[in-house]
Amino acid sequence: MIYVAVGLPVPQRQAFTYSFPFDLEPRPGQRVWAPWRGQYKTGILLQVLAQAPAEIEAEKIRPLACVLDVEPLLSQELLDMAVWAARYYRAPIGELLATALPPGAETAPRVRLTPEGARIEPPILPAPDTPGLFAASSSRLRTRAQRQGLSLQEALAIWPAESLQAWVQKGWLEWMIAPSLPPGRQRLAYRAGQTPLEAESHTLHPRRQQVLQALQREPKTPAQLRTLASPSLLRAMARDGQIEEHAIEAEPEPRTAAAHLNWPARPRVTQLNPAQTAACGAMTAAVAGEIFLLYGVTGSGKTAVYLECMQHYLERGRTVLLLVPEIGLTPAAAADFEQAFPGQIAILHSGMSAGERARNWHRIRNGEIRLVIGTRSAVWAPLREPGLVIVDEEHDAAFKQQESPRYSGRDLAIWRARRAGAVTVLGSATPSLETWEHARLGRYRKLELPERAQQRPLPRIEVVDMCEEFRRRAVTAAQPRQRLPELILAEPLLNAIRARLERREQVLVLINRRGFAPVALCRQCGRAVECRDCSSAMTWHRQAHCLLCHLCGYSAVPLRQCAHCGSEHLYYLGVGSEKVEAELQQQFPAARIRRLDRDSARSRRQFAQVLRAFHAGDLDLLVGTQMIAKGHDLPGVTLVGVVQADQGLHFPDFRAAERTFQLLTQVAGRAGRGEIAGQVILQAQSPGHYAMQAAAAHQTEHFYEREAHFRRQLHYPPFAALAVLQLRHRRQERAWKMAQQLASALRPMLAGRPRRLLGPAPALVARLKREYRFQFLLQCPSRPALQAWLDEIEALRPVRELPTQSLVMDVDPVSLNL
DNA sequence: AGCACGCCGACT
DNA sequence: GTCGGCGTGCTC
Repeated sequence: MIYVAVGLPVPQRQAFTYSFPFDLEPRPGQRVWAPWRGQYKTGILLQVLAQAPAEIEAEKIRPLACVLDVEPLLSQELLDMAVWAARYYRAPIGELLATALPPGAETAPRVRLTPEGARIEPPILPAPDTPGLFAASSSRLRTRAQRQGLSLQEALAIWPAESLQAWVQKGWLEWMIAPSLPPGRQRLAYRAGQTPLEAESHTLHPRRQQVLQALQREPKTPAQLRTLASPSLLRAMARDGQIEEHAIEAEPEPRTAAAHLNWPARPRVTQLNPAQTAACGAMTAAVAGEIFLLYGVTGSGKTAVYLECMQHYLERGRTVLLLVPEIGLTPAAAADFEQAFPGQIAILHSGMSAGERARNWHRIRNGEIRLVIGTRSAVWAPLREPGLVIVDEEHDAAFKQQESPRYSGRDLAIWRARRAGAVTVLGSATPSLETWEHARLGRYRKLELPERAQQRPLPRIEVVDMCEEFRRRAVTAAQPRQRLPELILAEPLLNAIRARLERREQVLVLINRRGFAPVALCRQCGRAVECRDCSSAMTWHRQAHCLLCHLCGYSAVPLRQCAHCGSEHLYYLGVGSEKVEAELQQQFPAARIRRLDRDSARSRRQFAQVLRAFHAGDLDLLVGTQMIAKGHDLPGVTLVGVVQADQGLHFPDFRAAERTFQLLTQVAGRAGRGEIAGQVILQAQSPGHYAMQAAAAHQTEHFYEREAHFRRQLHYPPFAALAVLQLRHRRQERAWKMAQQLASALRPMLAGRPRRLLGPAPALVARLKREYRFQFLLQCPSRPALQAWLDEIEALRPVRELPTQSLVMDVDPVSLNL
């Protein structure tokens, strides 16, 4: 007997074993129909096993009901990546497979009797009076089997699984799931029958002959045939085998991203400067498996290098994958790629319908499309053996999925490229410290673009000390004790904005916090208005007239009185994007100002609309959160201001400085991309912090040296591998108890090994969505060492020691505050 | 995810 | 004395 390991769509880490009772060769990547607790599920055949695993009792193992694909749906490459990722990230294999599969691949299939199958003698369908068949449906069984098809369950009640399997192979039966086409996106159409006998066609009714004539070239829908034949005639002809039902796609051409976002392409830059040419030369002459860090300052023209390099690989018949953090945020770049490779490119983004995604998936798989651009899930695109894999803005935290399955799109891209013998390019102006360290050690080859395109200078950056500004105002205030108005925008920034607006130049103001005021504080009892379900302060959104929890989305009506002490002295404190917008509008009443954050730009389309208006010069000033900082090419912007530039530094996370440095450098990079030199003003309470100083002086390498020093001392990446284990429960004492139990199991594992364990401690957000969270931090000197430890932990058998249901594992966490 | 098994409050 | 709440654990 042959056994197979099957990945099933359940939130479980392991695969399941089934026997394979068919006279077929099992092929990994095929979909299978597996019995599951009295029902069935669609699974993916992962591996053929020589024998059943010893730890599973033989009587538990059941035979598969069916194999649903002749050709495997997933390639061995993607299967291996899913299996690897499931182990590495301790994620459910089914969830990873679901990411790799086209939408609709998991829905229950139906089987249809093909015209050929209907002609077989003796009939493969049992006579209607066969005992055991449901009497009501049996009379129309044949018609149903030919038209809507039978559910797999129904088919299995009629035929043994083996015959079903064999008949599908013979073409007498067919699965109705075209894996690329979820139902509802298909249109019924007819095509000419497979064997319209010449002799027979003469004796046909003239009307039927006309229909056949019309279908000679291509299938047509009943609507298209309406003038020729009624639907009932078409059904009769299908019954007689003269024509066949044939599903066609409802929307044949997926919309392009540019059409989706209504964004025009820029003229393509074909003249590369020497640094760009050198980078491109190295990348096109690379050895299989080589990894590059394309380290190019903001505005240095990385996109032009990508385009050139992509073209090279496409022309050599290879396929290309480009991962970006968020497509919606850079519609201009998406439009550029589409213009450069019209019709050869699939842009995968979350705003796409299931049908569009499924069609794209299939076009990629069958080789029609050889260039894919997408966010982290695009790393699963069914490209054949990519030759070039690019991860743009590789430092971006968006590449790590923050929910199960918690994989890193960037790291899987590197894995996949290595496996396929492809060249990897990691591009960034502010690489992650990990990538920087790999480059320093020579594991990645660093290619530099040290200058902006067209010799444009990097902007001048100045840091305004807000404490100094406060003191100055306090001294000049008429009465020293008088309560000063909130200091949001200081003189240097206000003056600079005024000057730029007068010269009709454009200004960008970053405030990385949405809402009007982030805290509602009671002056009498000192308590903040907290979310009902989380331990987090609620943000006042003035425009939406509500208090909003930014962690779970819970909203409440703003209070007049404190819920705890009844005092009427509720103060709304702190600065958010709405308040900065209001302040700017008050200071510059004539300016055309718009705000861009998750609240003002609800949809991709709205976002693109505002950005486009700004791009076109219909706006003077754009204020917004980090979504305005990333990657945009806005030639009109000469001034960038940042309110509370050091806000992220107070975050208790080992990446706080790195993040702040990256954000500031990125947003500064928006200034001075046109003909006029750029200027950047950072407002900060701690202007002396090295992240601030380094960003201001464009001293990237200095920052990395400094940061690396701390990381090494504190055993943080890239000098260690981390995992966070979090225990969650609705009842605080349950969560704490489980954490204690796990702690007592974890501590003995430290003995004599270079392992470190922090915790259990409450998570930064101790309660989220009604669940209390306690966490551990695991530190190991290397990734393999960490994996070995995680293996030991997962091997803890008595369930009390490892409460799998309440335990969340985050391997290579991007932040310690899950 | 679903679904069964198991200990504590309102009913015949 | 039972019926049923969801809290917990398992599924090849």
